[in-house]
Amino acid sequence: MSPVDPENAELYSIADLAKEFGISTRAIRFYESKGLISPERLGATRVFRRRDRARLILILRGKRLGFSLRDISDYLALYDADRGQQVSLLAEKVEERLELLEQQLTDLQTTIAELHEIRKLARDRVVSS
Amino acid sequence: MSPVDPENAELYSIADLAKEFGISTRAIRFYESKGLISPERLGATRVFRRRDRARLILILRGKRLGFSLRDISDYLALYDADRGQQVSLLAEKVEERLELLEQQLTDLQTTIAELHEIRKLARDRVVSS
DNA sequence: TCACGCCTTTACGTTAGCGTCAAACAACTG
DNA sequence: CAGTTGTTTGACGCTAACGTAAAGGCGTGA
Repeated sequence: MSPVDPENAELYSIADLAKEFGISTRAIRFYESKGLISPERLGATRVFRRRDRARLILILRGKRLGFSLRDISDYLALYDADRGQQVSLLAEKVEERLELLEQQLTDLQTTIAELHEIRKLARDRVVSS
Repeated sequence: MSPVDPENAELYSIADLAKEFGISTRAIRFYESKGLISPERLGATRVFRRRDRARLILILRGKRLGFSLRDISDYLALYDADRGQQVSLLAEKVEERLELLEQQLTDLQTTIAELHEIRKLARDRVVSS
């Protein structure tokens, strides 16, 4: 049995999350060492709540987008800056990031269009052969 | 003077391209060592043509999208597979890559939407304060 | 001729993001 | 009580993608 009480659906062990997201426990500990998540402790054992799980989802999405953990950390900071930060600074950071993402969106759409074109060419070749 | 004759606008030195794209000559040599580009030689000196320059643009776009050089290499292979490859294999690879890119597109749109939301929240806070 | 600027190759250094033991502890199970 | 399973903290290893000298060749201009 998991060291975390399964009667409480809000709690996850490190192995639970690793399995759910198809990553290693080592990776999760590494993210914690970098300050991306900070699960509670039950003695020495990590205990993850919904918040940690949600952050993990954001982390993995960031990775799919090719961001470094450093970038993801910055993004998470924006994300949970509901209160506690200088709003002006926050807005600035958000704007910066949005510009990068929109550049990336353009790149992505161009690339997808090109692949569609390549696919089309390939099909034409099949037909005419 | 550049070792490449400037009268011929089709030719670029390694420094020309490095400067134009804001990368190091080391990076360009590294890409060649990985087979992503293969400029001609004039003696020992690299001579880049339009094709090499075009490839470099694709490489840099791939990097902005967070792809590894290995991935970019695969992508380039699709790109110049106008002829010379098994069409069926080509189509398969294209399809694979398109799926990844469309996942990435979804991630990206979600992230952008979230940042817009955060920006909105921040603005509301300013107004109500 | 000699310094300069740009080119080359070789090679070691560096950072990120984990993988992979190792050693030790805690709880359950037969 | 021994064994299995899951946890912890080190600590060393590894690949990618270059950075950074070091040492030398080639052509030009004073």
